[in-house]
Amino acid sequence: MMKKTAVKRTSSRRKVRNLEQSRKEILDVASVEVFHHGFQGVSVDDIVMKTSLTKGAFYHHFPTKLDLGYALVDDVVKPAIIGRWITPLSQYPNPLKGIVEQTKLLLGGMDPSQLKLGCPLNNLVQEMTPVDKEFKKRLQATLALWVAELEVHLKRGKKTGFVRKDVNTRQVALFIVMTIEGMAG
Amino acid sequence: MMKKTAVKRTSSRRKVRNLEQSRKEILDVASVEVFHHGFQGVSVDDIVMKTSLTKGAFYHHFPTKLDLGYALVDDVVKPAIIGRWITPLSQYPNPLKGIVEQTKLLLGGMDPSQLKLGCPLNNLVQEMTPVDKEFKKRLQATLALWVAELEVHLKRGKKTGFVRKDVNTRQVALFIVMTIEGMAG
DNA sequence: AGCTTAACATACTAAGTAGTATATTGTCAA
DNA sequence: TTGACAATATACTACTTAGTATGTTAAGCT
Repeated sequence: MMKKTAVKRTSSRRKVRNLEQSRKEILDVASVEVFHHGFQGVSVDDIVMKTSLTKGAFYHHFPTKLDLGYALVDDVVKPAIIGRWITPLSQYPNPLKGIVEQTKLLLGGMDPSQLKLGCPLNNLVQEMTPVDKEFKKRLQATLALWVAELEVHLKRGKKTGFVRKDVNTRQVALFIVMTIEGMAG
Repeated sequence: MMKKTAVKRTSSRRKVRNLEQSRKEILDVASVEVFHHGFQGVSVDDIVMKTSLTKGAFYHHFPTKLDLGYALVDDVVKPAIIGRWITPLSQYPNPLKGIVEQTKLLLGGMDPSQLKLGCPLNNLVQEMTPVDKEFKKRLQATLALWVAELEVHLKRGKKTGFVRKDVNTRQVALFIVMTIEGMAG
């Protein structure tokens, strides 16, 4: 067998191929750069240069720069929002307390680098909405998902008595998201 | 002699020169474009093309594109904020009512084109803060001015009894601005 | 009038930019 | 083992970009 026939490892990097991993690497680098300089402030060359890959790989994964942007929304921002603002709420019997605690945790003492994960959504919304309709659609969908999931927890709070029955959960959820987004600035 | 051999006036526009007016024209066009596509999404060529002037004029007024950005903050955004969110408050004996009314007016029924004047500040903050320190300074100064001026009116409200004595005017002013910025998205 | 200078205009450049064409190489099925 | 194709690399192109160099003209001063 001799699977790899002693292929000189030297110092040059070994070139293992892995579709998903490469895609993830691109997305990771891109998210950092974009959340740092904005979508239009970052070039494809910038991104690939900070990657272990090249332009060929990039365009193998994303047909266009805009498609990278879409992927950033769907595969990075959206999961980050859910993971940071929604999922943790399940651990609190009282969703209101959960929201407050989570807000303190994510916007409070943390260093600004961590803080930057609540408002990238807003950043992208503001920057890209006029530029591209598809972008707008996906960003608003993400925002809507956030509000909807928040509402789920608020309704749960109604059942368990932590939230008054007469509050409009939709309005409140919207207000909370709005305020969080406002605070991030 | 024979300077230009019948230099035809034709329909071509007469070239009156006016420093301030030219500067204003550039700023006006630039503000529309920038608030539409973002600062990095707009090129100097884009701007001058929508102007009756040319690149030479542009660089006569602004040594660099960033300087145009600074001027946008100082000479367009800042006056707009003051004019729309602060000055009108003087007409209300009760500043709280003034704030509510003004918010309704500016964020309520209006068409989105008018609405776009409250959040450009936020847009620019989000987009430019990581890009350029000077930009950040000026934008935050504008934001601080907004908060400070709001606080003035809140303090006035304390004296006239419309605002409870025990509220922290600074905190409240900050919260109001924050919320307004959040709503604009 | 004529000179000077500020207020522009025109033409250009060097450095980026997204995207393409094509070559190379790992990996896996047969 | 060997094709075959997917995954990646390299080199290039057409175009845009901020900025510059330099030419031209309106307007005030004398």
